[in-house]
Amino acid sequence: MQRLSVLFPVALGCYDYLNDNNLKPGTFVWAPLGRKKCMGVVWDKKPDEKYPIEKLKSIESVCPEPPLNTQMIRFINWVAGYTLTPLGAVLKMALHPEIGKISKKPLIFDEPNPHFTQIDFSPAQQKVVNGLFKIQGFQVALLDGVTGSGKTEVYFEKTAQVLESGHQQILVLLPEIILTTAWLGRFEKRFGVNPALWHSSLTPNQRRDTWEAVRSGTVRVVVGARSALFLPFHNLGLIIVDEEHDPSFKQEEGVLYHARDMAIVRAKIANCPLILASATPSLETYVHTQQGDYLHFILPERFAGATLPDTETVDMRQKEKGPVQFISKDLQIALKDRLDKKEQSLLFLNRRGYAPLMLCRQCGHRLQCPHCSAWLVTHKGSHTLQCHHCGYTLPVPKVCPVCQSENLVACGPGVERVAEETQNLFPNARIAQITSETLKNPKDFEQIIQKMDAGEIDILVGTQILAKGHHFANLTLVGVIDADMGLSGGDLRAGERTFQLIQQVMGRAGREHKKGLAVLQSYNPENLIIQALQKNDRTTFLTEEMNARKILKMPPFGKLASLIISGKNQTLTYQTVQKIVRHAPQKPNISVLGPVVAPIAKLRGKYRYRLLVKADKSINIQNYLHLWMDGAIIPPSVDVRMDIDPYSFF
DNA sequence: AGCACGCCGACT
DNA sequence: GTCGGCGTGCTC
Repeated sequence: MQRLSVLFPVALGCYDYLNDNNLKPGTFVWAPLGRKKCMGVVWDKKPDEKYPIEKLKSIESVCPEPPLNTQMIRFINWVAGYTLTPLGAVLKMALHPEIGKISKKPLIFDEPNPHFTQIDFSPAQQKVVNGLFKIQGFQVALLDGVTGSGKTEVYFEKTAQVLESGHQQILVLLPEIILTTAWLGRFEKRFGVNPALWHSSLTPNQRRDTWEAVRSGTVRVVVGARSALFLPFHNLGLIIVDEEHDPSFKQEEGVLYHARDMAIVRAKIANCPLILASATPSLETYVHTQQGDYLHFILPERFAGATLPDTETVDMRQKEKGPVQFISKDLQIALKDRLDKKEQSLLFLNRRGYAPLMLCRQCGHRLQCPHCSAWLVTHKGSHTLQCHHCGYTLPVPKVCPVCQSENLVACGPGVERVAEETQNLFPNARIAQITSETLKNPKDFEQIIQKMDAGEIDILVGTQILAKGHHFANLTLVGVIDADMGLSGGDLRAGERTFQLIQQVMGRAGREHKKGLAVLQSYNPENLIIQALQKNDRTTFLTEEMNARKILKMPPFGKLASLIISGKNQTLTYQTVQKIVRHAPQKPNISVLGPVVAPIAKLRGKYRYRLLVKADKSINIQNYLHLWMDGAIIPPSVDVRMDIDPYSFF
């Protein structure tokens, strides 16, 4: 009898089993686990010979499925180790629930044709294409070009090269799969067929068939959200991470990982090139290009002679007289001008709903979520108050729940309110709203695109979902309602995120021959970020931000890990936090900051505290956290989450 | 993650 | 008296 290590797709580590003969790592097996029989994978881990043999159970049967390949096993091991997640939780992301079941009517995946169309590139674009062609084996390249410079078509050429050269597969990661309709259109135009898709709303059948086809190698190109990184590629030859700066690549639930960073590891294991594409590269990526770790390809111009929009900043401090208006006189003039010229405008505000706070004028009561420390947001469309953190919803009350007065007022702007104000200012304008609620599936977005293209919408009002959007030929004005909004809060990446987001939104204006204008409304126009946006000066912004982080030894010049300690019992949770802090090992070049009450002190009924571990770049922060947590006694009702390279600080 | 065990309050 | 809520502990 042989001892074997088996890993199951549940949040556990490996367990050892007995079997008549040895099985190679990656083999799928059925084995008893607790009171159930589960499918697991033989893992490349030495069994624990000290574990008493009489306690071992036997492997029930060997599954006929082709085994998981060595690259996948290495990748899963790496991700689990880096993110401090149980191995089985990572394996779960790499499998699908239908594994082992046979498809009755498998999907047919079309073979993309690298010669389907020939594209005429500008000399600058051709130079980048040639540069990408030369990359063989593992190498990271940043494809850095302003919005509308043709990045997609350029990396399609590299895709074509890999398609042509044999049986290698290509993975393209996109941040928001709901907005990929336009991207898919471009792919089809270039390669004649649609690529395979991978995202969370696939049906079980689509999921199984796509997974199987990726494993067998019949699928050549997969486009997906971050989870596509865990597909069992047979022969991965190229990874592309489009919009690499996008914060949604960071998974904030379950296994906390950054898809862009994990893609780099995946490419390294597969020994294939990785292209990071962005008009507003992340500071991490930019620093790597400065240090010479990554190749840096620049596409400096908008395609077909289109130019970047002019920018105008409106100082909102001067405009506070009279009744509250969220759209300044300057922006109103610009909007009227576009309406007269039959051109389209976009108003951007990164806040859903009508108003972020409902207040009683009589007694001062603020309507708050019973489960979270957050105000309830008024939604006029659905006549509800909603908590944007936990989803708690109630009908808009007629009277104050405390003093029963009818003096309830909605404070501050949301997209709905901006749309309302715009409609009042321009009664004849045709206005549409876009938020994550109004865009439930790709069809909704297609409809908006069609209406925009047909000229049936004059003004589009929406949240950040617009930033990644689409090429609207007749859109020539972008108004940013509250350019400072993302800057408050003292978050490490607040400045970077705001710069990227607003730069992306501004890039929606004037994508063809008509000149665009961006109007930034700000209460803080002296701010460096607003200034950099105004002057379209990315280099100054990146240099300043880089220097600031260098001095503070913040990422990418230092390492961060965040600990969120939460529990329903506030006293017990806080006692646990204090105990954890007291047991923090003292090490040179590592500091533990906190504890502090988390910015959202209560979330879904749980009280939350935060610790921040800041370490020198040379430190293995995972080892430190292991050392720390291995000795910690944490009550089961208190949850400790470790977030390596945190992006969200609430 | 499941699942069972066991302790406590609520209800027929 | 039994039902079921959820806090706790275990899975080779």
